[in-house]
Amino acid sequence: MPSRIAVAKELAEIFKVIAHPDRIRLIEELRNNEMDVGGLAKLLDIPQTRMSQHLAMLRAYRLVEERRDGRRHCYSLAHPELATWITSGIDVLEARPTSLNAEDIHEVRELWS
Amino acid sequence: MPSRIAVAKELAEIFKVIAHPDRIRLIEELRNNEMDVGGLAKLLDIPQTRMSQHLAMLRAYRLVEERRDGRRHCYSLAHPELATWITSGIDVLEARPTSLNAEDIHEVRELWS
DNA sequence: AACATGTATGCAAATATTCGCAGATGTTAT
DNA sequence: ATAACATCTGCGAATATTTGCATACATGTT
Repeated sequence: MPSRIAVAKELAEIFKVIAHPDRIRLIEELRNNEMDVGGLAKLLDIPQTRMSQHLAMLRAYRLVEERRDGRRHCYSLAHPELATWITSGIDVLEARPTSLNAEDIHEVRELWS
Repeated sequence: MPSRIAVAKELAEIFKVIAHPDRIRLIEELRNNEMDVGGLAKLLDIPQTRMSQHLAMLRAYRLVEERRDGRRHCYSLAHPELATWITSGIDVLEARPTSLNAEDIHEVRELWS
């Protein structure tokens, strides 16, 4: 298989893994801190079991790392540049007409940096 | 809705639009040239009707622009930085253990820049 | 040991995406 | 007008993703 096709396929997979609102937020929450599953679930206001599923997926693709502390499982980004790369996608998003208003984008850019 | 959630949702949508091997390759092919539907379809070796569907999606999200020239529809990137941003995702991809080998990644990085 | 706590996993239903095919639309040539 | 060409659209079947729920697992506490 020509390398272009292989790389495009792999990239598409990564994009798919990231392409979920919960997972994007979760990655951004991990930008600076490590956090346990329950904490993340509460932060995003989703059931713990769903958070676990998201984390399992990110773990499978080695985008996050797990550290056990007693009965808590603490997660952190395997490569913090990941969060940076995602936020830089906001620029692409901003360059298009969008349903979001400029203040929202600005506010989040502050929060996620 | 808190702005973080709105932005994450919007970002996830964009990620989803991009998260397809054909669409990633097609965007990279448009990096420097504008091209018509048939040309792109032949390049990626997929049926023209499928290429049309991909392009309709990218068009709906205003990631590409259409210019008509006689009976041909020529497409180009609405924001060429899009291609750059995608390729910079290769760095994330490279930082993880992957099924791809380093030469493939290197070769594509050359091709797509 | 029994129990509580924090996470993970398996499975099925709901939902969304992908893809091929058949037909519609618009353009140029004869 | 008819034909040929380039592309688009609608729709259904195959496939993949998301989600909730029930339950299993591991660790710490009593």
